[in-house]
Amino acid sequence: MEDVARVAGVSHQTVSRVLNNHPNVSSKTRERVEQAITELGYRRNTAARSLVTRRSQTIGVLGSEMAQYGPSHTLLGVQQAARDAGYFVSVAALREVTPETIKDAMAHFMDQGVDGIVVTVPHPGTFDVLRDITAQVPLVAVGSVGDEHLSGATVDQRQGARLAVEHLLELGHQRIGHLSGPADWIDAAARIDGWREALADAGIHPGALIEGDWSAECGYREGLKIAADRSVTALFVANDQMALGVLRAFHELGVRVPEDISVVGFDDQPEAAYFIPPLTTVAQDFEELGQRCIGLLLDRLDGGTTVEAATVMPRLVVRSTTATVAS
Amino acid sequence: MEDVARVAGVSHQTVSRVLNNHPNVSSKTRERVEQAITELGYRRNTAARSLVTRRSQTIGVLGSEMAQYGPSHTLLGVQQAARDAGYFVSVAALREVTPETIKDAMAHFMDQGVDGIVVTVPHPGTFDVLRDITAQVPLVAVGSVGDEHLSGATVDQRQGARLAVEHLLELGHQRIGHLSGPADWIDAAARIDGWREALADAGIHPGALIEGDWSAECGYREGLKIAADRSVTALFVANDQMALGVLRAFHELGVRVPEDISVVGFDDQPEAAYFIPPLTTVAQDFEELGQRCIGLLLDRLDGGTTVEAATVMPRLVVRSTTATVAS
DNA sequence: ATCAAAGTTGTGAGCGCTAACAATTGCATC
DNA sequence: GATGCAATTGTTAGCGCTCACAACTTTGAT
Repeated sequence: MEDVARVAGVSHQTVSRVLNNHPNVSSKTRERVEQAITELGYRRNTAARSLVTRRSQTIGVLGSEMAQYGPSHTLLGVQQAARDAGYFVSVAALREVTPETIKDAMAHFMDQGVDGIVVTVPHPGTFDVLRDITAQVPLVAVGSVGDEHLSGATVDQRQGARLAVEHLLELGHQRIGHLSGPADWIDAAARIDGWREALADAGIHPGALIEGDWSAECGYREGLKIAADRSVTALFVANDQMALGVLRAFHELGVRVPEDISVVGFDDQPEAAYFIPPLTTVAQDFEELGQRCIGLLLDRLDGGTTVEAATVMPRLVVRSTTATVAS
Repeated sequence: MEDVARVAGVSHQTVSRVLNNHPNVSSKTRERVEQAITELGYRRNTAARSLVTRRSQTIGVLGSEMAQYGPSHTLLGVQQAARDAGYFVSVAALREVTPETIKDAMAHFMDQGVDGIVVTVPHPGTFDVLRDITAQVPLVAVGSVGDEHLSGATVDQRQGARLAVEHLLELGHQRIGHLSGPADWIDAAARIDGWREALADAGIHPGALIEGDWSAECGYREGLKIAADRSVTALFVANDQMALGVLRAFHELGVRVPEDISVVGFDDQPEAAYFIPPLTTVAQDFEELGQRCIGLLLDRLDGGTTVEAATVMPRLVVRSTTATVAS
């Protein structure tokens, strides 16, 4: 910086002012400094800057199950929004979710001195751990909408589930089962709630609730059972991967989709349109989710202290796995 | 740090020594200092440390198409290995791959002062841009094996393709087509090479080469054509998603898999086992890939200057989409 | 007891930057 | 030309840490 100052014939402080867009720099000087900067290929030292400003310009993103469709896309959205806002993005992926691993990752971020943290760990227990942290550093948790102490953004999973179930109801289905995600996932729980609610609103008794684990393998296994007992005419499956397994099981046992049983998935992965048959499912906008998270976090970084929530609306994508119930 | 020193009754320098595991600290003092640290909940300031050591303890990871199965898993592997090695991981995901966006992201990392960079951008043009950077900061590129100037780790895609094709050859297939990825992806090119080589080694004329775009949609579209002309008895598809589309197309047009045409995919996504029928495919170990990348990078950070390469071997997973050729 | 060598601890400087304040300049006004 | 005020630029200190070196303490061989 001293070098730049010398070349431009000004003091280092003036260079600093140019770099930080301070108003009171004459345009001639500013120009000269900028030229010197490009000439020397000067790059401001982040460490020194952080040391004095006490800001690292870094946002930590904590996630689990990052290989899954939802979490990985949320990360992508968050990353993009953060970088657009001029922040660096530090990532920690959890192999295993326990209070300890979460605390470790948080310590990791605190060591790094991140300005804020976004958490995408869709297990309810997470939030208890996070409440302590949020006092120390601004924090936004995906899925924490409704929590009194945590800011958060969520796709309205409950509404998504309602969309799916209402679609089936409109088609005349009365016995609508649900193959859910693990009940200790927030998203899974919300989808179960939505399914129950929609049925309750229609005055219809819910069909079987089967707890799955998100995997295609589990969808297949449970699909075989459902195909055998035929207790439902429609199945709402909590994600597309399980739906894939279900479709395969139905196919093997000669259950026709949608003629015999209708199936609705959740996520709208790109592949869903190429399942056999193409899957009716619920789409979520992860990019928007990421933007919302960063938006909330930036509010906090600007000094906001209120707990805020943002909700992103999902939408139903109708393809070929749903049809009017057979009479 | 001064506070800790006071509580422990030593100088700040001794605290620093304890923190950095310097050998010449008596165990009594060390203990006292450590106690003071936990007592005060002291956390060393990374910015100040970086300022003097000129190390940020941060590795930048640049990736594109991060939503794809391969890239996202590579990121996961890299992230894990880096964090295990005590580094922070800064991520930049490219929406669009051009020399400019790559340079932008590199500038982003340089601004941040990362100690090293891992690049997962599977387009050959990338490497030309990177060669300039690698002089400034240690850099490892996934897929750059064979490049004179860049260190890199790769899954041996060519070998993976050979595995697939040789499997088909053993089953007696003679007309083996290939639905590839976009030719400007390194991985796609390597798989094409492997396919060609294996056939050449067997003295067999290659079947049709169709360039795809990795998507299930494209697999479907091309699958319809292949089903119509029946010019091949086996199809090697460059990833599982396209294979999914192919399977659906074949299904629709009544082409039986594997009886009429055998299909082999690539990636071994978890869902592949639940396609209809379960897909024979080639598995890659992304975790190991990530570890290798970080390994190479750490070598560089320790002062190594030689261009090194690491290769991870893929393996064939045989399921139900391949069978002996119909006579 | 004496000395050198090794082990242990303390002192001062400085990494590159920004904040606060001080100094200078330009310009309109009296 | 003197005065005041704003706009612009420069000076100094210090953020929290590690490095180099100085100083002190212990140990063990003479």
